[in-house]
Amino acid sequence: MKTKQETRPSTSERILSATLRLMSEKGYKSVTVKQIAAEAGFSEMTIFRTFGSKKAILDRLIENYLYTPPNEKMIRDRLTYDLETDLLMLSEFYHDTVGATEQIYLLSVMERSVMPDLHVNIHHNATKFTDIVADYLKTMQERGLVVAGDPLVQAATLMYFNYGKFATYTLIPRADRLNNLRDAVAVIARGLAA
Amino acid sequence: MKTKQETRPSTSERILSATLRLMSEKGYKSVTVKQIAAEAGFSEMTIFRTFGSKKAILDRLIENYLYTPPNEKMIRDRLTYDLETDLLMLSEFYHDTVGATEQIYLLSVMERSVMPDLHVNIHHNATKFTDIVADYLKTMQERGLVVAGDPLVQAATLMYFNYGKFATYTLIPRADRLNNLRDAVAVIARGLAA
DNA sequence: GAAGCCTGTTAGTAAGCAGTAACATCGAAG
DNA sequence: CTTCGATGTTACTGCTTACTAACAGGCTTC
Repeated sequence: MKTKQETRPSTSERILSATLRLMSEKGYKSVTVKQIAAEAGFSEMTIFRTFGSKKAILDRLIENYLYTPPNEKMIRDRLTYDLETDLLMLSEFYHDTVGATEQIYLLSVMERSVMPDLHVNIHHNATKFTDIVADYLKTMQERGLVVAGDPLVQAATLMYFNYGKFATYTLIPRADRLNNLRDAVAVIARGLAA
Repeated sequence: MKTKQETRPSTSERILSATLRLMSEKGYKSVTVKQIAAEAGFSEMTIFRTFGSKKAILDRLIENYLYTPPNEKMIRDRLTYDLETDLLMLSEFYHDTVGATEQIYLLSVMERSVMPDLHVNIHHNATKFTDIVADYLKTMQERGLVVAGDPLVQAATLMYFNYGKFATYTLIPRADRLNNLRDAVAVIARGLAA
């Protein structure tokens, strides 16, 4: 009996992931096509045959990222309207989804002057996430479960914390990732509880 | 009567600041010596005569930064042992001092694979700052003014928030800087108060 | 006004890198 | 077995860029 077919990544997929790996570390200019070829396990010529130019690889990477929209509905469905539970769920969701794009994030930071679109897009996603949290907190205020105050500022307090944590473990690989997330979120939840 | 002499920045200072400005935006490799010369208002030759090589400019920049130690004592002296007041003071101090090194921070992020020392050093300073906050919170716990819990996790909650805010306004120039800092810190202080 | 220092100009070298052309090889599918 | 597509090899072009050499001008200081 055959085991399930392992779909080996295609040539272009291997080139793309190799490029992302390298460029998220060193940036666009510092990575040579020769290095990409070595990392992907192909010759230089195959790279040019597949993508035409170095720039085209980067463009494809960004394109792939941009066409992966976030799913807001899934977040709202999971709300329990218990403050601490929800804030933890929201934080975990943030790290799960945003955390899957660490390399793209690094790339967007390093190349932000060359490709501001990507960087702005990522920031925009974060803003949207904060808005969702603010909506939630506004509802909780109306239910008398959260203290008065600008819900956007309250949401930003949580999200700046999460972003700070994300940026830290993304930039410092050996840094704690989600250790103590529950305890930290509990502090913020306590500060927001009515 | 002479007005106070305006000490014009020296040649090397002008080159250094121009280099930092450019490299914090585009990174080391993407900045050419020609661009540095234009930004500093000199010819290319003057750059090489002053520093010898492009790399030497970068080395000097880092050296200058590394020999500017932070002052812990100044922080401790300002403590009032009113939780919210102190957490706000600590946060403002963080933004004032770390904020003065935004460009170096950006450079350290972009060139972290080439010069890990700088990046590690900056992270180390942040860790030290967090330790100071943790010390403070431990004292406050002993005085019965802060809830039980690992002081390091409590301190990290505040500092991740501050770092997230710092990284945001550093990477997104138009983002709010210290707007609403007081309100956000108040949330965290409330979450930590006994 | 002479000496010396700082800076500019011009011309050039050497190296690294993106990208191309032409031909060879190998494996799979018919 | 043959054909074809994907990949490798080699050799090359052209551009950019770090860096140097040699010489000239100008400003300060004595």
